Amino acid sequence: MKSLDLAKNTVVGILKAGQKVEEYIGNTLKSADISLQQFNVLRILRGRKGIPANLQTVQKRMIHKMSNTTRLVDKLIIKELVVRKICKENRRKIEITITDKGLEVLSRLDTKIQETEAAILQPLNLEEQRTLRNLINKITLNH
Amino acid sequence: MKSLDLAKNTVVGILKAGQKVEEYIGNTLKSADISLQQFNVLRILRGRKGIPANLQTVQKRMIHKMSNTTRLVDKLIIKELVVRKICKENRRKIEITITDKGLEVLSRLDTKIQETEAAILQPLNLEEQRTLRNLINKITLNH
DNA sequence: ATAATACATTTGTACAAACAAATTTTGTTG
DNA sequence: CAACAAAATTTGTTTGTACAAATGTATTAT
Repeated sequence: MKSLDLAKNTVVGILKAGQKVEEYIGNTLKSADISLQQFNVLRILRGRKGIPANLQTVQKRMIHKMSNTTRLVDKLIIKELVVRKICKENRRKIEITITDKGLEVLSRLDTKIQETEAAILQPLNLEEQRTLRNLINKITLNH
Repeated sequence: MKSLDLAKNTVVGILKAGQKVEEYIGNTLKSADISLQQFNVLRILRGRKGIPANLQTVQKRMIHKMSNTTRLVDKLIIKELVVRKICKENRRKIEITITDKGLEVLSRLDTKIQETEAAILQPLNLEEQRTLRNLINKITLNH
């Protein structure tokens, strides 16, 4: 009976921790008026260093897999943080690139986000953070 | 620079793990046609063993703190899984109690949920699960 | 008692997510 | 090459969430 509680408590703990992270990071992002998902898309695009990404690529790397990446990108376009072009080789595909303005927004957020991450993990020392990251990664391996 | 990546990877890992849990448990709950949040409210109410809970109490213990617990409870009432009464001592308060039908739905789900939890944590042995739970709890202490 | 304040919940509204069906372009097969 | 199937994205619709304002009830001070 104890081991069942362990699993339940662990899973509920993961949910709560996830909520805490969403809340903290979400609050930090409010100053830039972007959502957590939009922020993650921007970071994915920045990581590509100029190489455009199509919607599928973005969708696969997104934390929250949702079906309407289109509309999420729409929001970013309205804010002029990304641009969307039709791929010449395959006109079904869409190429998305982060703009200079998008890069600026990200770099302005970087420090704040680091501080938020530090605040979230503040109860853990580096050794514990490494352990946590490793255990979490085992769970999310094939996700 | 390495320690910054550690924090970032850990935080992103927590988000991904949270998403995975929501996805897995959410799928399991589809058979009962209830959402994860509704499920958690039902479990909170079951834990009170007949003693009614008012909205505030429920809200405080909810994993996803949202403002409209009212409408969430509405859904559960429509499904006849809980009942709502006005508190006699303080008519501002609402007393919510899980029904027999609600308890049945929960008990029918218990095994499935345990299996889902086991599936999520399957990459970890018991010792690792304990470590993970403890580290996660440190983060979510004052949440 | 009366007005003012705080408390507990509800409602309105605008915004975002989930899921399925539709659209557009490409690839394949007889 | 016509017809059909698959790929990539978009759109429609329904449902869920967030935030603020409103409602109804209790408490306090004057």
